Amino acid sequence: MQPRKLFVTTALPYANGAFHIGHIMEYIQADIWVRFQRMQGHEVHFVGADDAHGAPIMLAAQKAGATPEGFVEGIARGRRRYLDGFHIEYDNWHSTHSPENTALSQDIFRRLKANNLVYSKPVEQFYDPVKGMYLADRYLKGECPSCGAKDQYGDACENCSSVYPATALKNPYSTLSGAKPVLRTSEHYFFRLSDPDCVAFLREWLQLPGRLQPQVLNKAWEWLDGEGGKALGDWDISRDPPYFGIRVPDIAEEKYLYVWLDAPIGYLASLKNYCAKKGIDFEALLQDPQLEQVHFIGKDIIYFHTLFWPAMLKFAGAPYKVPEHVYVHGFIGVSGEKMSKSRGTGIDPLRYLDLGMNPEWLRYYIAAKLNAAVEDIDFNPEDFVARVNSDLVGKYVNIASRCAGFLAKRFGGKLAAPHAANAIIGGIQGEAAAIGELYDSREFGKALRSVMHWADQANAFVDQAKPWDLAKKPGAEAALHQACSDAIQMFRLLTLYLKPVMPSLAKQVERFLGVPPLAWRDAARLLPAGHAIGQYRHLLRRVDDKQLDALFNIESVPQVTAPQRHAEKPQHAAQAHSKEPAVNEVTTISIDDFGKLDLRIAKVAKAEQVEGADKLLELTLELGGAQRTVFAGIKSAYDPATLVGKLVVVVANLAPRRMKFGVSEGMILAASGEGPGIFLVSPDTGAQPGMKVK
RNA sequence: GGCGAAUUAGCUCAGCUGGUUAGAGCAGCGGAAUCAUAAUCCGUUUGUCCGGGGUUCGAGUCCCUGAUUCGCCA
Repeated sequence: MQPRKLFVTTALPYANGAFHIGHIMEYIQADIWVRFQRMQGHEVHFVGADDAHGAPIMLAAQKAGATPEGFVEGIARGRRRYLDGFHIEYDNWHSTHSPENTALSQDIFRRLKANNLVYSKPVEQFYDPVKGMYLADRYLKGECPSCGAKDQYGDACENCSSVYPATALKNPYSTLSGAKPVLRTSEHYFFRLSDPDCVAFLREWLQLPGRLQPQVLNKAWEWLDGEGGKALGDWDISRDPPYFGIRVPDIAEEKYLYVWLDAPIGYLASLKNYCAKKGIDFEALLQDPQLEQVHFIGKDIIYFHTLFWPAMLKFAGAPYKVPEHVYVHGFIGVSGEKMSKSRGTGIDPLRYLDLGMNPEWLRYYIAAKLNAAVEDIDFNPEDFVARVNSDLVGKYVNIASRCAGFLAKRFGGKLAAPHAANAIIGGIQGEAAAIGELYDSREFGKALRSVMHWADQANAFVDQAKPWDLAKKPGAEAALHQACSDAIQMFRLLTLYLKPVMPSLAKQVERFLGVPPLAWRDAARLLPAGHAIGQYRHLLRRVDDKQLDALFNIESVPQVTAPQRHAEKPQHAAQAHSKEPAVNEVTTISIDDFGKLDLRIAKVAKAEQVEGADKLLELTLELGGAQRTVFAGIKSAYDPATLVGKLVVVVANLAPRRMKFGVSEGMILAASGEGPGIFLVSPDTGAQPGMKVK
């Protein structure tokens, strides 16, 4: 096979917050792919970096009382723990706030300008006179020009979903200072994305078979082919001070490159920084016709990576090259909910590690759910436990565990010659190409299903051979030796196939088997007669339900600000609106919306203190035949003893929620206000448990 | 509002260009085994393939329509 030369990146995380599970998922996906390619003997340069520039970081730093430089350095220091913790093996981790990135970004800007793809024109924007800066849409709020709803952002109304320019907002105010913004005009630089050459190039670039996933291609095509108002517009690539970024070169005036221009260039900056450390010629590497440039990204940034980025690279010219592939993945949710740090859902990766949970459980689980399509995946706690315990411990590790003892005790750990006609060994070996193909095409779920199918076969083989019977039967020594040795051969092969996903476990197995690091071609070979294996030690623990409960006990998770990408549009959905609307501001819902609520009368059958909880009581509710366990945060206001026998109103169709102390199967209605006190809602006399409230 | 995607067993998901009685893993149920971290093996149940129309000899798969969910755009 022709060895490939790969330059692989993951999307640069915005340096205004810690990693969340979505980042980790992407890194795991890319890391598995990279490890697989390396096992194939290919040359891979795998880099990442922090995306350090932009107004949000400047403001976050101000808020933290730090300089932007100091702020992003602090964030960068925190990265290592996550990457090491989840065995994500970058060759280099760098920052867009670096000399390399400054040089590369300015160079690319100059080249685009020289190619007549950059021009400037005046832009009128809101300016915050108190804060002394221009305001992006996300920092502006006001009344919707069409429906009059208050506190709407500068681009679209969440109430009537109409869209408008920020300048159309009525009574606008700055969310930074509260001041009334004023209109000001300044000169901005634009990238001429609408240039016919540019569009023609993108058409050609996009349609190369295999470059992009079909879903991504369709999306990009839609943007590219838009007509009239949807036509591809030019791209505003400069910002006025104050801004944390890279200076627009060759002009006296202080202007900065828009963060989205220098962010992807950070891929190259990290590579360049890595090349310098390794003594590799950066430009020669980039210009090597064999080099494939591959970007792993999330679906939220397709636009930038399939339009701006290739166009920038193309028209900047050599040594820059256009990407061979942009591989897009979906989002990860938890128990069917979208991830939102601001609401406290989701999984905190650091907490996962701190609880002593095995990072390879997560790697395996995520890999088992990933495919090559742009689909969201869901972290389902029960599913997680079932998959890890059953697949990894029950099936895979068990193979070694049930045979190693016999080999050690009876044969000094030495293997018999592999049985040439063993159909299962041959079968597993025969999968090398197919499983390799699945890894290469990012169909990790399918690859692992195949591995587990063969783990099933291996267990069935052991079951048929019955080493425990052979061990008791005089004269069956050879058969016992053969069976256990063959099972170990199977185990070795399965380990090889799992190695991209579970590198640390594979390393332990390599030590146990006494073999050098497994590479893909080793699937063609077997351990020879007389090969000595080491002492077997437990390779993998089962998932402990208690850890999982603790992982989802969000009460004690410190609130972390939601890291955001500095996308063109603010991600409203992810932002918490902490203020409760006053009664007269509540937006209306339809009778159908109300009908979705299944409110029921319930009788408190049991009420107990929850050990270790400072707010919760555990209630056992009776709903006309059925019983429910509900954890209610009413400890401060009610003595459990007085609750028993009381009638309450319960939301009966609320999705069950896993808490530290158990699963809560609903919630009971209670009123509370600004002051202290919680007041349960209770029905008038005569109501019976199970009755519907409507 | 326009465009697009999704909706398959209790759970997580396969089902390619329409073709035998719709599959896998997990869970469940019944048995067996006891080498192994209660792990394993054998057998087995489960489905208005989102609803409603249509095309076809034949549709989970194509068309129309509705619902729900999710994107993108305006």
